[in-house]
Amino acid sequence: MRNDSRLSRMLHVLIHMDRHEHSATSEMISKMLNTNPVVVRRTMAGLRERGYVSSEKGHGGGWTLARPLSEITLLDVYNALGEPHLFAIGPAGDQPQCLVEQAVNSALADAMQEAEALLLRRLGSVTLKQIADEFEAKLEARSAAAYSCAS
Amino acid sequence: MRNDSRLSRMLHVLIHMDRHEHSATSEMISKMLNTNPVVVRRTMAGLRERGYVSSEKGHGGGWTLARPLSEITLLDVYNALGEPHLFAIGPAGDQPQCLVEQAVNSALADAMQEAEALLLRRLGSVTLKQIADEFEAKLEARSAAAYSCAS
DNA sequence: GCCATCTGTAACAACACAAGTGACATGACG
DNA sequence: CGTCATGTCACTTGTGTTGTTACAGATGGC
Repeated sequence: MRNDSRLSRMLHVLIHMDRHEHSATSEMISKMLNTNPVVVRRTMAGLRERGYVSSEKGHGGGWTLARPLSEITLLDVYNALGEPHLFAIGPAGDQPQCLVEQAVNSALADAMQEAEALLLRRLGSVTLKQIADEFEAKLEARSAAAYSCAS
Repeated sequence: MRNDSRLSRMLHVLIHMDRHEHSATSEMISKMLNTNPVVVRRTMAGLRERGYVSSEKGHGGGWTLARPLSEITLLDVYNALGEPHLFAIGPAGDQPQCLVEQAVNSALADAMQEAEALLLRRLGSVTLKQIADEFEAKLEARSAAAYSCAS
């Protein structure tokens, strides 16, 4: 579990959902992601709350896209996940009153904030549709019956 | 232990070492960082291997700066620590053959690489001396404020 | 030589957090 | 009502930093 892969996984799922146009159960999605249905429901809860997907219980239920991919950016998904920590490094809070530590953390925070801003700006500028289109291009390039995951 | 604070801690220590000009034992440093001497030795081992600090055993031993702060950048310290993972998020490797996952991860990796490059460039452009100078400025500003308050 | 001091490491527990898993209540069809 | 699916809780697992204890090795003073 080296990295938090929720963002990547959700992007993956959303694009697949768009391709199927049918509702997908947590179980189908979990096989798509090679994981567990509970993990899927847990992770997608945030997307539901933001209105990017909707879920229905009972017979024939499951998950459906509630918006076109062109209206969802990577940043939207990231935010829907609760804005998880981007960085693995961070400031030390061992001696909050030490001016040296403050100066160090300030310099570090500056650099990290710049990088974070760049990353979030980048995520906000890419829609899921763009990635889906890129995928289509790849698919044709391979000119294959190459599989798209579990489908 | 939310974040990896080794970089921040090492910057903190190095600046203090420069101000003291004497060798500091792991115990002194550990109190500086509000931690344990073993943690200090473990973390500073990388800095020693790169020649930024040197350590001496036995009586009167301890750690000393082996280079002026002006010749050490934040990036140097980061590298000396073994280039720990910068990001907490990352791609999912659940279905390496899935073209959708590949497209998603590629888009994500692009954005992250840009942010990483920016951050490392930023770290490489700042020397420890600059932070130390900033600290000195803060120190003076504070004592000035203290005087004005007292008056 | 002997002893106090300090580094260098190994070994292991603590802790945080994503991820995996089982159990079960709830709601929606047919 | 029975089945299928979500919603959620509680618990375990895996991984990496951090904290801690224990001990071997080197150094300098007596």
